[in-house]
Amino acid sequence: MPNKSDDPALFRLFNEIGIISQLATTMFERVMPHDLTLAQFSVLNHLSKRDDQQAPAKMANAFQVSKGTMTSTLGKLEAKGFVVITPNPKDGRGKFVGITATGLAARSEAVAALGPDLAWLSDKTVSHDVSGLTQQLATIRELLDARRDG
Amino acid sequence: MPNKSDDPALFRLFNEIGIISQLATTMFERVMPHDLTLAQFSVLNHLSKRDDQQAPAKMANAFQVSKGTMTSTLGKLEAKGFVVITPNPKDGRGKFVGITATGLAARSEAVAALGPDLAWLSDKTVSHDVSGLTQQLATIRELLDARRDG
DNA sequence: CTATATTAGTTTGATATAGAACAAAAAGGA
DNA sequence: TCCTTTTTGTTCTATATCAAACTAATATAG
Repeated sequence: MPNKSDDPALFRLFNEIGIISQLATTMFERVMPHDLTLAQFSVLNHLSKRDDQQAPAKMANAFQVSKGTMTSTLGKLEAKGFVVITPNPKDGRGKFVGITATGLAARSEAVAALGPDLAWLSDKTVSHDVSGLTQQLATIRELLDARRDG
Repeated sequence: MPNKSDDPALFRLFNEIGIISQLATTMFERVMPHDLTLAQFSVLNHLSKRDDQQAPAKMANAFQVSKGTMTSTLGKLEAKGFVVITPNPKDGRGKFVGITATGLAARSEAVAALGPDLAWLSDKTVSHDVSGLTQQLATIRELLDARRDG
């Protein structure tokens, strides 16, 4: 006899989130140019929105991946010529990552390639409050993030 | 000059979903007994809620993983004695997966182990409409699922 | 100042997963 | 009936990721 604590609503929430994450990754990577993975595209997209260069550690934290994973992702992007990695002159440990013109172009191509999927989704979710949904999820993400650190 | 299609709200939505998926998986697996992965627990949890036995292909579809992945996950659970896999007598291709008493117990242990994390989250998200949120996500998941097949 | 602790990034080893190729069985059409 | 297509499950290969060990540089405490 399942009681109230069995299979709580939060299970279902995380289950949906996991499945959507999987489906979205597959959908995105299917159309990505330059063999970009979602992780690589996310980094490019992130960099394209900022003027200042970013430290790898900061980005690893922003995307919630390990430092090793970020090293790997940045290495792939550097090999493709989409980012440039330079030492931090003020801190011998640190580095800075900057996006190149080629990287910006690749990011634009990727956004264009995603266009049809996003347009389709946008059409289907027109009745949804996507911003509100995102905001709620962001709050939950911050909670999980804080608990992980604490 | 970013236009309307640049960095749409849907990017941010999927970004949040991906990060939460990652954080939740880590949080869950940190406390899981019997070295259960989230995938393994999800399968156990799924089976614990049904009386009828499930076909691997059906479960792969339900969880949106490849058939190969489901073969692997079920193999791990079978090795731990948490499920039993039998041939489908009516269809030489098919199999059936059933949960064992040990599997049910392990699933209960896992739920108990998740208790503190879930209680904490439940407390923090009391102001959120978790069911509503889940429902919205389920709708989006169904859309993605349908597009993938179609 | 010196010793210890923390932080940034890399490397290594393990693993979960996808995707494709495969074999076996069933279904469907002629 | 026979041939083609579809479905089920497994195997194999590649890869993205994590966790932990490691190095180097910086910060902090005494």
